[in-house]
Amino acid sequence: MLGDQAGKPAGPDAGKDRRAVRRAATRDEILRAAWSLARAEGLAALSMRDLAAAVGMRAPSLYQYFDSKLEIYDAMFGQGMVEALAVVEGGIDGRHGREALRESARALLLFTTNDPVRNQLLFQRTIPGFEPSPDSYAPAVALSARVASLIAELGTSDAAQAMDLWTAVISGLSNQQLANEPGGDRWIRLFDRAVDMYFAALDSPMSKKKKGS
Amino acid sequence: MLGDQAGKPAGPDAGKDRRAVRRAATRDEILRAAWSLARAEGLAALSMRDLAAAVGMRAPSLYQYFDSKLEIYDAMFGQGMVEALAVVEGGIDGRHGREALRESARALLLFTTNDPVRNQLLFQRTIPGFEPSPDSYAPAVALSARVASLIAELGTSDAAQAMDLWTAVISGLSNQQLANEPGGDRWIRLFDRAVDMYFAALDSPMSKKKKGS
DNA sequence: GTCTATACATCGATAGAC
DNA sequence: GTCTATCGATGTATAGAC
Repeated sequence: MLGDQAGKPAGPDAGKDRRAVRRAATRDEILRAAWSLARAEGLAALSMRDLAAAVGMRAPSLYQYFDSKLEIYDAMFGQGMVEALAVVEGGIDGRHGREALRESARALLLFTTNDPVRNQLLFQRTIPGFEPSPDSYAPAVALSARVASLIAELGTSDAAQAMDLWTAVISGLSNQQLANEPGGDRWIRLFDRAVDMYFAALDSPMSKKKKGS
Repeated sequence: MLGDQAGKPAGPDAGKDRRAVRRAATRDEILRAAWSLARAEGLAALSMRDLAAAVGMRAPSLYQYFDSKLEIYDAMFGQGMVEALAVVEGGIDGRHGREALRESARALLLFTTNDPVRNQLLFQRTIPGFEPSPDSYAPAVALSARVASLIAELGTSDAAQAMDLWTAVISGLSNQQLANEPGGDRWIRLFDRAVDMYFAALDSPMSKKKKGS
């Protein structure tokens, strides 16, 4: 089905390019099918044979595109994290200070709760042997750094602790939402309440900067 | 559930009792080995063959004591939840109001972060097909109800939301701790800060009861 | 180069002998 | 009650067809 293409009218590198493009397209098709299967059957239930069948191959052929099943998870992780980073940037969208923090978190929470399987892969450690590669983890680092920069803007006395507290609150909300009513929207009120709580804590004497910022 | 045994030396049921006792003891030995293996190799890496070897059996013999591997996870879950409930009660220990809430949560957090594998089984959903049985889940319900009763004592205007917020914060702290530095103790300061933040939010006008409580 | 057939080790689980 | 033997499924390695 996925035959190669011999028709290369031009230079000696034309075939190479075409081949690379085709390869990337097939990889993408595999990943798309992997997401679809994972959402339907569960992330851990993803099997190489089923995945291969979904793209019209047999299992061993997948190893032409990915070295192992874990590398498929890794590629999915990388894709998801790139999306998550974009979602956070979209939530910021020119805002500054506390509103930037609030809306970026709201966007991220909407993103994660919209797709439990994706959330499981990105933010829980549920696949037995899986650990993201440095390449795939890079957008996760960027995401964390972006949030940290928003926290730094606020001028709190202990930015590191403020960051820890923020991520704890947001991840706790995500847990809560996914455990109780995946897909529901009761969490939105809880979210605003939690963010208010957090900002109020920043204003408390214990964490205020010596001088007003 | 686990066979009863009264000390009656004579009658025709004496043999039955002895057998039940032996059976329960073997079950317990299997579970102890299961915890040990899970802590050493990972919860998902637990295999029936290895587990059987650890108690001097072959794999099929385990099915005399547990119907399936998932039932072993279920028994472990039940054990862990009973312990967790006891830990929370120990944290309360005659205290009342906010201090009872704070110390019970501190005890629970210490409990969970002390054993990542146990935390994974009890509070994350990481084993593919596993869902706790009603029997094993009962102590989890009791734990939740106990915390809810502590929240109710505080006299907040919206106890349900206060409960959601509390569990979100505590579970977020647990995430944070296990993701960043399992076994570390930096989280203790973060914990106290988070609890202060939560109590301050209860005192804010938005959530205060109409009259002082 | 791409894909397939085949094979292997390991998994949870079952059947039946002793 | 425990064993051996075995089943079907898994991830994956390799040899070879086209």
